[in-house]
Amino acid sequence: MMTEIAAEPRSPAGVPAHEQVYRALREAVLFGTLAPGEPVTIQGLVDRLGAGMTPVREAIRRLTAEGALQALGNRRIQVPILTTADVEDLCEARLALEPRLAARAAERATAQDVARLTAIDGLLDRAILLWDTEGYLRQNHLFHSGLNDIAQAPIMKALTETLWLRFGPSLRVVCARTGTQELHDCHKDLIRAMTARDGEQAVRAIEADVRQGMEMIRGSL
Amino acid sequence: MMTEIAAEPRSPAGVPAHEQVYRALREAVLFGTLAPGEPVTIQGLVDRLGAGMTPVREAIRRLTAEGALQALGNRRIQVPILTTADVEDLCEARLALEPRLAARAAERATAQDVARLTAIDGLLDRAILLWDTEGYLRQNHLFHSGLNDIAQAPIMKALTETLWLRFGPSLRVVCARTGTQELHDCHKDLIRAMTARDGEQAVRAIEADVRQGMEMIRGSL
DNA sequence: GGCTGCATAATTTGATCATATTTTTGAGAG
DNA sequence: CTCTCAAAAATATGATCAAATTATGCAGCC
Repeated sequence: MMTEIAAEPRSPAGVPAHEQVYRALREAVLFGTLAPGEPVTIQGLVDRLGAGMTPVREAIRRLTAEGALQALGNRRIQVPILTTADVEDLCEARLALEPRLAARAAERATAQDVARLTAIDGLLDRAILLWDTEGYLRQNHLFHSGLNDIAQAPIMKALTETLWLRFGPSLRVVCARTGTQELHDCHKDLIRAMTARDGEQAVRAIEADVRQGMEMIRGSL
Repeated sequence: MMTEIAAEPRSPAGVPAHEQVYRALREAVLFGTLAPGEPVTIQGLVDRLGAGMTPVREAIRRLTAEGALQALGNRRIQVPILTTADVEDLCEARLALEPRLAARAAERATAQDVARLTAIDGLLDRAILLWDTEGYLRQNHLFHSGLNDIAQAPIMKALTETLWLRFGPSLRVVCARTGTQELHDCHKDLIRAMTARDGEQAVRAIEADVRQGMEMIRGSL
Protein backbone atom coordinates (compact mmCIF):
# COMPACT_ATOMS: atom_id res chain seq x y z
CA MET A 1 0.00 0.00 0.00
CA MET A 2 0.86 3.69 0.30
CA THR A 3 3.66 3.25 -2.20
CA GLU A 4 2.64 6.47 -3.86
CA ILE A 5 3.64 8.77 -1.06
CA ALA A 6 6.30 10.67 -2.90
CA ALA A 7 9.62 11.13 -1.20
CA GLU A 8 11.07 14.54 -1.91
CA PRO A 9 14.76 13.83 -2.26
CA ARG A 10 16.01 17.37 -1.80
CA SER A 11 14.88 20.01 0.65
CA PRO A 12 13.79 23.09 -1.29
CA ALA A 13 15.70 25.52 0.83
CA GLY A 14 14.17 26.46 4.13
CA VAL A 15 11.19 24.13 4.23
CA PRO A 16 11.79 21.99 7.31
CA ALA A 17 11.70 18.24 6.97
CA HIS A 18 8.77 17.89 9.36
CA GLU A 19 6.80 20.28 7.21
CA GLN A 20 7.57 18.29 4.07
CA VAL A 21 6.58 15.05 5.72
CA TYR A 22 3.41 16.69 6.94
CA ARG A 23 2.50 17.87 3.45
CA ALA A 24 3.23 14.53 1.86
CA LEU A 25 1.15 12.71 4.45
CA ARG A 26 -1.67 15.21 4.17
CA GLU A 27 -1.77 14.78 0.42
CA ALA A 28 -1.80 11.03 0.90
CA VAL A 29 -4.79 11.33 3.22
CA LEU A 30 -6.73 13.58 0.89
CA PHE A 31 -5.80 12.24 -2.56
CA GLY A 32 -3.40 9.36 -2.10
CA THR A 33 -3.62 5.73 -1.32
CA LEU A 34 -4.07 5.87 2.43
CA ALA A 35 -7.24 3.89 3.05
CA PRO A 36 -9.44 3.91 6.17
CA GLY A 37 -8.07 1.49 8.72
CA GLU A 38 -4.64 1.44 7.16
CA PRO A 39 -1.88 1.37 9.78
CA VAL A 40 0.62 4.21 9.71
CA THR A 41 3.97 3.34 11.23
CA ILE A 42 6.70 5.77 12.09
CA GLN A 43 9.44 3.46 10.96
CA GLY A 44 7.68 2.74 7.73
CA LEU A 45 7.48 6.44 6.97
CA VAL A 46 11.11 6.90 7.93
CA ASP A 47 12.13 4.20 5.46
CA ARG A 48 9.75 5.32 2.73
CA LEU A 49 10.38 9.04 2.88
CA GLY A 50 14.03 8.88 3.83
CA ALA A 51 13.51 11.27 6.72
CA GLY A 52 14.59 11.04 10.33
CA MET A 53 12.42 9.86 13.19
CA THR A 54 11.82 13.22 14.77
CA PRO A 55 10.32 14.99 11.74
CA VAL A 56 8.10 12.02 10.96
CA ARG A 57 6.98 11.91 14.54
CA GLU A 58 6.11 15.59 14.54
CA ALA A 59 4.16 15.32 11.31
CA ILE A 60 2.17 12.39 12.65
CA ARG A 61 1.31 14.22 15.88
CA ARG A 62 0.14 17.15 13.87
CA LEU A 63 -2.07 15.06 11.61
CA THR A 64 -3.40 13.21 14.64
CA ALA A 65 -4.35 16.49 16.29
CA GLU A 66 -6.20 17.41 13.11
CA GLY A 67 -8.14 14.16 13.09
CA ALA A 68 -6.52 12.92 9.90
CA LEU A 69 -4.94 10.06 11.82
CA GLN A 70 -6.11 8.21 14.88
CA ALA A 71 -3.92 7.07 17.77
CA LEU A 72 -4.99 3.69 19.02
CA GLY A 73 -4.27 2.98 22.66
CA ASN A 74 -1.43 0.61 22.03
CA ARG A 75 1.04 3.04 20.47
CA ARG A 76 -0.36 2.25 17.07
CA ILE A 77 -1.65 4.78 14.57
CA GLN A 78 -4.07 4.29 11.73
CA VAL A 79 -6.25 6.14 9.28
CA PRO A 80 -9.60 6.44 11.11
CA ILE A 81 -12.47 4.20 10.13
CA LEU A 82 -15.66 6.25 10.10
CA THR A 83 -18.71 4.85 11.82
CA THR A 84 -22.24 5.85 10.92
CA ALA A 85 -22.27 8.08 13.98
CA ASP A 86 -19.04 9.71 12.84
CA VAL A 87 -20.52 10.51 9.45
CA GLU A 88 -23.58 12.07 11.09
CA ASP A 89 -21.30 14.06 13.35
CA LEU A 90 -19.13 15.15 10.43
CA CYS A 91 -22.15 16.09 8.38
CA GLU A 92 -23.60 18.25 11.12
CA ALA A 93 -20.21 19.90 11.70
CA ARG A 94 -19.86 20.65 8.00
CA LEU A 95 -23.39 22.03 7.86
CA ALA A 96 -22.58 24.22 10.83
CA LEU A 97 -19.49 25.73 9.27
CA GLU A 98 -19.44 25.56 5.50
CA PRO A 99 -22.71 27.40 4.82
CA ARG A 100 -21.50 30.27 6.97
CA LEU A 101 -18.25 30.37 5.04
CA ALA A 102 -20.13 30.23 1.74
CA ALA A 103 -22.38 33.10 2.78
CA ARG A 104 -19.40 35.19 3.79
CA ALA A 105 -17.68 34.31 0.52
CA ALA A 106 -20.72 35.31 -1.49
CA GLU A 107 -20.75 38.69 0.22
CA ARG A 108 -17.04 39.27 -0.39
CA ALA A 109 -16.24 37.65 -3.73
CA THR A 110 -14.64 39.84 -6.39
CA ALA A 111 -14.94 39.18 -10.10
CA GLN A 112 -11.43 37.78 -9.98
CA ASP A 113 -12.40 35.37 -7.23
CA VAL A 114 -15.36 34.13 -9.24
CA ALA A 115 -13.16 33.73 -12.31
CA ARG A 116 -10.67 31.65 -10.38
CA LEU A 117 -13.35 29.35 -8.99
CA THR A 118 -14.93 29.04 -12.44
CA ALA A 119 -11.58 27.95 -13.85
CA ILE A 120 -11.16 25.32 -11.15
CA ASP A 121 -14.67 24.09 -11.77
CA GLY A 122 -13.81 23.69 -15.44
CA LEU A 123 -10.88 21.46 -14.59
CA LEU A 124 -13.17 19.58 -12.26
CA ASP A 125 -15.67 18.91 -15.03
CA ARG A 126 -12.86 17.70 -17.27
CA ALA A 127 -11.69 15.30 -14.54
CA ILE A 128 -15.22 13.92 -14.27
CA LEU A 129 -15.41 13.34 -18.02
CA LEU A 130 -12.06 11.57 -17.98
CA TRP A 131 -13.03 9.40 -15.00
CA ASP A 132 -9.97 10.85 -13.30
CA THR A 133 -10.78 10.19 -9.66
CA GLU A 134 -7.70 11.79 -8.16
CA GLY A 135 -8.10 14.81 -10.41
CA TYR A 136 -11.70 15.11 -9.33
CA LEU A 137 -10.76 14.96 -5.66
CA ARG A 138 -7.98 17.50 -6.08
CA GLN A 139 -10.04 20.01 -8.02
CA ASN A 140 -13.01 19.55 -5.75
CA HIS A 141 -10.87 20.26 -2.70
CA LEU A 142 -9.24 23.18 -4.46
CA PHE A 143 -12.65 24.62 -5.27
CA HIS A 144 -13.94 24.43 -1.73
CA SER A 145 -10.65 25.54 -0.23
CA GLY A 146 -10.63 28.55 -2.55
CA LEU A 147 -14.21 29.32 -1.67
CA ASN A 148 -13.43 29.22 2.02
CA ASP A 149 -10.44 31.48 1.51
CA ILE A 150 -12.68 34.15 0.05
CA ALA A 151 -14.75 34.11 3.24
CA GLN A 152 -11.80 35.65 5.08
CA ALA A 153 -12.43 33.68 8.24
CA PRO A 154 -9.21 31.77 8.80
CA ILE A 155 -10.33 30.03 11.96
CA MET A 156 -13.54 28.62 10.50
CA LYS A 157 -11.61 27.67 7.39
CA ALA A 158 -9.02 25.80 9.44
CA LEU A 159 -11.73 23.89 11.26
CA THR A 160 -13.32 22.97 7.96
CA GLU A 161 -10.02 21.74 6.57
CA THR A 162 -9.70 19.31 9.46
CA LEU A 163 -13.16 17.98 8.65
CA TRP A 164 -12.08 17.34 5.07
CA LEU A 165 -9.06 15.48 6.37
CA ARG A 166 -11.38 13.24 8.37
CA PHE A 167 -13.57 12.15 5.50
CA GLY A 168 -10.93 12.32 2.76
CA PRO A 169 -9.98 8.65 2.75
CA SER A 170 -13.58 7.46 2.90
CA LEU A 171 -14.66 9.78 0.12
CA ARG A 172 -11.83 8.54 -2.05
CA VAL A 173 -12.86 4.93 -1.52
CA VAL A 174 -16.41 5.77 -2.55
CA CYS A 175 -15.36 7.74 -5.62
CA ALA A 176 -12.97 5.05 -6.75
CA ARG A 177 -15.76 2.52 -6.46
CA THR A 178 -18.80 4.31 -7.84
CA GLY A 179 -17.30 7.06 -9.96
CA THR A 180 -18.36 10.70 -9.99
CA GLN A 181 -20.43 10.87 -13.16
CA GLU A 182 -23.92 11.15 -11.82
CA LEU A 183 -23.29 13.78 -9.14
CA HIS A 184 -25.34 16.93 -9.39
CA ASP A 185 -22.88 19.77 -9.72
CA CYS A 186 -23.76 22.22 -6.99
CA HIS A 187 -20.70 24.29 -7.83
CA LYS A 188 -22.49 25.96 -10.71
CA ASP A 189 -25.18 27.16 -8.31
CA LEU A 190 -22.49 28.32 -5.95
CA ILE A 191 -20.77 30.34 -8.64
CA ARG A 192 -24.08 31.89 -9.66
CA ALA A 193 -24.78 32.80 -6.06
CA MET A 194 -21.40 34.44 -5.70
CA THR A 195 -21.80 36.38 -8.90
CA ALA A 196 -25.16 37.60 -7.64
CA ARG A 197 -23.77 38.28 -4.15
CA ASP A 198 -26.62 36.13 -2.87
CA GLY A 199 -25.67 34.64 0.47
CA GLU A 200 -28.91 32.74 0.89
CA GLN A 201 -28.51 30.99 -2.43
CA ALA A 202 -24.89 30.15 -1.60
CA VAL A 203 -26.02 28.60 1.67
CA ARG A 204 -28.57 26.41 -0.08
CA ALA A 205 -26.06 25.33 -2.72
CA ILE A 206 -23.33 24.41 -0.26
CA GLU A 207 -25.81 22.57 1.94
CA ALA A 208 -26.84 20.47 -1.02
CA ASP A 209 -23.20 19.77 -1.86
CA VAL A 210 -22.35 18.77 1.68
CA ARG A 211 -25.37 16.52 2.02
CA GLN A 212 -24.65 14.87 -1.30
CA GLY A 213 -21.06 14.11 -0.36
CA MET A 214 -21.85 12.86 3.10
CA GLU A 215 -24.71 10.77 1.79
CA MET A 216 -22.37 9.03 -0.62
CA ILE A 217 -20.08 8.10 2.26
CA ARG A 218 -22.93 7.06 4.50
CA GLY A 219 -24.27 4.78 1.81
CA SER A 220 -20.94 3.02 1.53
CA LEU A 221 -20.79 1.93 5.14
CA MET B 1 6.58 34.09 33.25
CA MET B 2 5.17 30.61 32.83
CA THR B 3 6.94 29.51 35.98
CA GLU B 4 3.81 27.70 37.05
CA ILE B 5 3.93 25.01 34.41
CA ALA B 6 4.35 22.06 36.70
CA ALA B 7 7.06 19.58 35.90
CA GLU B 8 5.99 16.01 36.58
CA PRO B 9 9.18 14.38 37.78
CA ARG B 10 8.14 10.77 37.29
CA SER B 11 6.11 9.19 34.52
CA PRO B 12 2.96 7.66 36.05
CA ALA B 13 3.23 4.34 34.31
CA GLY B 14 2.47 4.23 30.68
CA VAL B 15 1.66 7.86 29.98
CA PRO B 16 4.26 8.92 27.40
CA ALA B 17 6.34 11.98 28.03
CA HIS B 18 5.02 13.76 24.97
CA GLU B 19 1.50 13.28 26.28
CA GLN B 20 2.44 14.68 29.69
CA VAL B 21 4.11 17.69 28.13
CA TYR B 22 1.05 18.20 25.97
CA ARG B 23 -1.28 18.13 28.94
CA ALA B 24 0.87 20.47 30.98
CA LEU B 25 1.10 22.94 28.13
CA ARG B 26 -2.59 22.70 27.40
CA GLU B 27 -3.42 23.45 31.02
CA ALA B 28 -1.04 26.37 30.88
CA VAL B 29 -2.83 27.75 27.84
CA LEU B 30 -6.28 27.37 29.37
CA PHE B 31 -5.70 28.16 33.02
CA GLY B 32 -2.04 28.94 33.52
CA THR B 33 0.20 31.87 33.03
CA LEU B 34 0.79 31.70 29.31
CA ALA B 35 -0.22 35.13 28.05
CA PRO B 36 -1.06 36.16 24.48
CA GLY B 37 2.10 37.00 22.60
CA GLU B 38 4.30 35.12 25.02
CA PRO B 39 7.10 33.28 23.26
CA VAL B 40 7.27 29.52 23.72
CA THR B 41 10.71 28.04 23.19
CA ILE B 42 11.55 24.40 22.93
CA GLN B 43 14.69 24.80 24.96
CA GLY B 44 12.86 26.66 27.66
CA LEU B 45 10.33 23.88 27.97
CA VAL B 46 13.05 21.25 27.99
CA ASP B 47 14.78 23.01 30.86
CA ARG B 48 11.59 23.80 32.73
CA LEU B 49 9.88 20.43 32.42
CA GLY B 50 12.99 18.29 32.48
CA ALA B 51 11.88 16.42 29.39
CA GLY B 52 13.80 15.62 26.23
CA MET B 53 13.62 17.61 23.05
CA THR B 54 11.59 15.13 21.04
CA PRO B 55 8.57 14.94 23.37
CA VAL B 56 8.50 18.71 23.78
CA ARG B 57 8.68 19.13 20.04
CA GLU B 58 5.78 16.76 19.50
CA ALA B 59 3.63 18.45 22.10
CA ILE B 60 4.28 21.85 20.55
CA ARG B 61 3.40 20.65 17.06
CA ARG B 62 0.18 19.22 18.39
CA LEU B 63 -0.82 22.41 20.17
CA THR B 64 0.12 24.40 17.09
CA ALA B 65 -2.13 22.24 14.94
CA GLU B 66 -4.92 22.90 17.40
CA GLY B 67 -4.43 26.64 17.21
CA ALA B 68 -3.30 26.93 20.82
CA LEU B 69 0.11 28.06 19.68
CA GLN B 70 1.17 29.95 16.61
CA ALA B 71 4.27 29.27 14.52
CA LEU B 72 5.83 32.47 13.34
CA GLY B 73 7.74 32.20 10.09
CA ASN B 74 11.14 32.44 11.65
CA ARG B 75 11.15 29.23 13.68
CA ARG B 76 9.66 31.08 16.57
CA ILE B 77 6.52 30.03 18.40
CA GLN B 78 4.22 32.12 20.53
CA VAL B 79 0.82 32.19 22.13
CA PRO B 80 -1.39 33.79 19.47
CA ILE B 81 -2.44 37.39 19.83
CA LEU B 82 -6.07 37.71 18.81
CA THR B 83 -7.05 40.49 16.48
CA THR B 84 -10.55 41.92 16.33
CA ALA B 85 -11.12 39.90 13.16
CA ASP B 86 -9.98 36.75 14.98
CA VAL B 87 -12.47 37.33 17.76
CA GLU B 88 -15.28 37.82 15.23
CA ASP B 89 -14.18 34.64 13.48
CA LEU B 90 -13.99 32.74 16.76
CA CYS B 91 -17.37 34.02 17.85
CA GLU B 92 -19.03 32.94 14.63
CA ALA B 93 -17.36 29.53 14.82
CA ARG B 94 -18.53 29.07 18.39
CA LEU B 95 -22.05 30.15 17.45
CA ALA B 96 -21.97 27.64 14.62
CA LEU B 97 -20.98 24.71 16.81
CA GLU B 98 -21.84 25.16 20.45
CA PRO B 99 -25.60 25.77 20.06
CA ARG B 100 -25.85 22.56 18.06
CA LEU B 101 -24.00 20.69 20.77
CA ALA B 102 -26.19 22.24 23.44
CA ALA B 103 -29.34 21.24 21.58
CA ARG B 104 -28.11 17.68 21.20
CA ALA B 105 -27.15 17.63 24.88
CA ALA B 106 -30.57 18.87 25.92
CA GLU B 107 -32.18 16.05 23.97
CA ARG B 108 -29.92 13.41 25.50
CA ALA B 109 -29.22 14.53 29.06
CA THR B 110 -30.04 12.08 31.82
CA ALA B 111 -30.87 13.11 35.37
CA GLN B 112 -27.37 12.08 36.31
CA ASP B 113 -25.89 14.32 33.63
CA VAL B 114 -27.89 17.28 34.90
CA ALA B 115 -26.81 16.54 38.44
CA ARG B 116 -23.17 16.51 37.46
CA LEU B 117 -23.42 19.82 35.62
CA THR B 118 -25.32 21.33 38.52
CA ALA B 119 -22.53 20.29 40.87
CA ILE B 120 -19.90 21.86 38.64
CA ASP B 121 -21.96 25.02 38.41
CA GLY B 122 -22.07 25.17 42.19
CA LEU B 123 -18.28 25.07 42.36
CA LEU B 124 -18.23 27.74 39.69
CA ASP B 125 -20.43 30.03 41.76
CA ARG B 126 -18.19 29.49 44.74
CA ALA B 127 -15.14 30.41 42.67
CA ILE B 128 -16.86 33.62 41.59
CA LEU B 129 -17.67 34.54 45.19
CA LEU B 130 -14.07 33.90 46.21
CA TRP B 131 -12.69 35.93 43.30
CA ASP B 132 -10.80 32.77 42.36
CA THR B 133 -10.06 33.45 38.71
CA GLU B 134 -8.31 30.17 37.94
CA GLY B 135 -11.03 28.23 39.71
CA TYR B 136 -13.63 30.09 37.69
CA LEU B 137 -11.86 29.30 34.43
CA ARG B 138 -11.43 25.65 35.34
CA GLN B 139 -15.02 25.08 36.41
CA ASN B 140 -16.35 27.04 33.49
CA HIS B 141 -14.38 24.91 31.07
CA LEU B 142 -15.39 21.77 32.92
CA PHE B 143 -19.03 22.77 32.66
CA HIS B 144 -18.95 23.38 28.93
CA SER B 145 -16.76 20.38 28.27
CA GLY B 146 -19.16 18.20 30.22
CA LEU B 147 -22.11 19.67 28.38
CA ASN B 148 -20.48 18.95 25.04
CA ASP B 149 -19.74 15.39 26.13
CA ILE B 150 -23.44 14.78 26.67
CA ALA B 151 -24.12 15.77 23.08
CA GLN B 152 -22.34 12.60 21.94
CA ALA B 153 -20.79 14.24 18.93
CA PRO B 154 -17.05 13.76 19.42
CA ILE B 155 -16.00 15.52 16.25
CA MET B 156 -17.95 18.70 16.93
CA LYS B 157 -16.76 18.58 20.50
CA ALA B 158 -13.13 18.30 19.40
CA LEU B 159 -13.52 21.29 17.12
CA THR B 160 -15.04 23.28 19.96
CA GLU B 161 -12.18 22.38 22.27
CA THR B 162 -9.69 23.83 19.81
CA LEU B 163 -11.70 27.05 19.79
CA TRP B 164 -11.45 27.23 23.56
CA LEU B 165 -7.72 26.76 23.30
CA ARG B 166 -7.57 29.73 20.98
CA PHE B 167 -9.32 32.19 23.24
CA GLY B 168 -8.16 30.72 26.57
CA PRO B 169 -5.23 33.04 27.16
CA SER B 170 -7.16 36.16 26.18
CA LEU B 171 -10.12 35.22 28.34
CA ARG B 172 -7.84 34.69 31.27
CA VAL B 173 -6.28 38.10 30.84
CA VAL B 174 -9.73 39.68 30.81
CA CYS B 175 -10.94 37.78 33.84
CA ALA B 176 -7.82 38.57 35.81
CA ARG B 177 -8.29 42.24 35.01
CA THR B 178 -12.02 42.79 35.36
CA GLY B 179 -13.15 39.93 37.54
CA THR B 180 -16.14 37.68 36.97
CA GLN B 181 -18.64 39.09 39.42
CA GLU B 182 -21.07 40.87 37.18
CA LEU B 183 -21.49 38.15 34.55
CA HIS B 184 -24.99 36.94 33.95
CA ASP B 185 -24.96 33.23 34.66
CA CYS B 186 -26.38 31.55 31.58
CA HIS B 187 -25.55 28.17 33.02
CA LYS B 188 -28.68 28.20 35.13
CA ASP B 189 -30.78 28.64 32.01
CA LEU B 190 -28.83 25.87 30.37
CA ILE B 191 -29.50 23.48 33.23
CA ARG B 192 -33.19 24.37 33.18
CA ALA B 193 -33.31 23.73 29.46
CA MET B 194 -31.68 20.35 29.85
CA THR B 195 -34.00 19.37 32.64
CA ALA B 196 -36.93 20.31 30.41
CA ARG B 197 -35.36 18.62 27.38
CA ASP B 198 -35.86 21.93 25.60
CA GLY B 199 -33.35 22.20 22.77
CA GLU B 200 -34.51 25.65 21.68
CA GLN B 201 -34.03 27.08 25.15
CA ALA B 202 -30.60 25.47 25.38
CA VAL B 203 -29.63 27.10 22.09
CA ARG B 204 -30.69 30.53 23.31
CA ALA B 205 -28.84 30.11 26.59
CA ILE B 206 -25.59 28.97 25.03
CA GLU B 207 -25.75 31.71 22.43
CA ALA B 208 -26.03 34.25 25.20
CA ASP B 209 -23.11 32.68 27.03
CA VAL B 210 -20.92 32.64 23.94
CA ARG B 211 -21.75 36.22 23.03
CA GLN B 212 -21.09 37.39 26.56
CA GLY B 213 -17.69 35.72 26.70
CA MET B 214 -16.58 36.88 23.27
CA GLU B 215 -17.84 40.39 23.97
CA MET B 216 -15.66 40.54 27.06
CA ILE B 217 -12.62 39.64 25.00
CA ARG B 218 -13.54 41.98 22.17
CA GLY B 219 -13.86 44.84 24.60
CA SER B 220 -10.37 44.23 25.94
CA LEU B 221 -8.62 44.69 22.61
C1' DG C 1 -1.86 -38.57 13.89
C1' DG C 2 -3.52 -33.99 13.44
C1' DC C 3 -5.38 -29.94 15.65
C1' DT C 4 -6.06 -26.47 19.24
C1' DG C 5 -4.29 -23.61 22.94
C1' DC C 6 -0.99 -21.40 25.52
C1' DA C 7 3.60 -20.08 26.93
C1' DT C 8 7.79 -18.27 25.30
C1' DA C 9 11.16 -16.37 22.03
C1' DA C 10 12.22 -13.32 18.16
C1' DT C 11 11.27 -9.34 15.66
C1' DT C 12 9.25 -5.28 14.71
C1' DT C 13 7.96 -0.79 16.23
C1' DG C 14 7.60 3.09 19.39
C1' DA C 15 9.73 6.35 22.89
C1' DT C 16 13.37 8.88 24.39
C1' DC C 17 17.79 11.04 24.59
C1' DA C 18 22.40 12.95 23.47
C1' DT C 19 24.53 15.23 20.04
C1' DA C 20 25.86 17.39 15.60
C1' DT C 21 24.42 20.83 12.25
C1' DT C 22 22.11 24.87 10.66
C1' DT C 23 19.73 29.18 11.25
C1' DT C 24 18.48 33.27 13.47
C1' DT C 25 19.25 36.90 16.46
C1' DG C 26 21.50 40.63 18.38
C1' DA C 27 25.50 43.02 19.96
C1' DG C 28 29.41 45.55 18.77
C1' DA C 29 32.77 47.44 15.52
C1' DG C 30 33.52 50.17 11.62
C1' DC D 1 23.40 52.87 9.71
C1' DT D 2 25.42 48.61 8.01
C1' DC D 3 28.23 44.68 8.34
C1' DT D 4 30.45 40.95 10.92
C1' DC D 5 30.64 37.57 14.24
C1' DA D 6 29.38 35.09 18.47
C1' DA D 7 25.73 33.07 21.27
C1' DA D 8 21.42 30.86 21.50
C1' DA D 9 17.88 28.24 19.71
C1' DA D 10 15.84 25.14 16.34
C1' DT D 11 16.37 21.26 13.22
C1' DA D 12 17.60 16.75 12.36
C1' DT D 13 20.14 12.28 13.00
C1' DG D 14 21.14 7.94 14.91
C1' DA D 15 21.61 5.15 18.89
C1' DT D 16 19.49 3.01 22.83
C1' DC D 17 15.86 1.19 25.55
C1' DA D 18 11.18 -0.51 26.19
C1' DA D 19 6.91 -2.39 24.64
C1' DA D 20 3.97 -4.80 21.66
C1' DT D 21 3.04 -7.91 18.03
C1' DT D 22 4.10 -11.91 15.58
C1' DA D 23 6.26 -16.30 15.17
C1' DT D 24 7.51 -20.64 17.29
C1' DG D 25 7.24 -24.79 19.76
C1' DC D 26 5.44 -27.92 23.02
C1' DA D 27 1.87 -30.19 25.47
C1' DG D 28 -2.77 -31.92 25.71
C1' DC D 29 -7.02 -33.30 23.46
C1' DC D 30 -10.08 -35.11 19.83
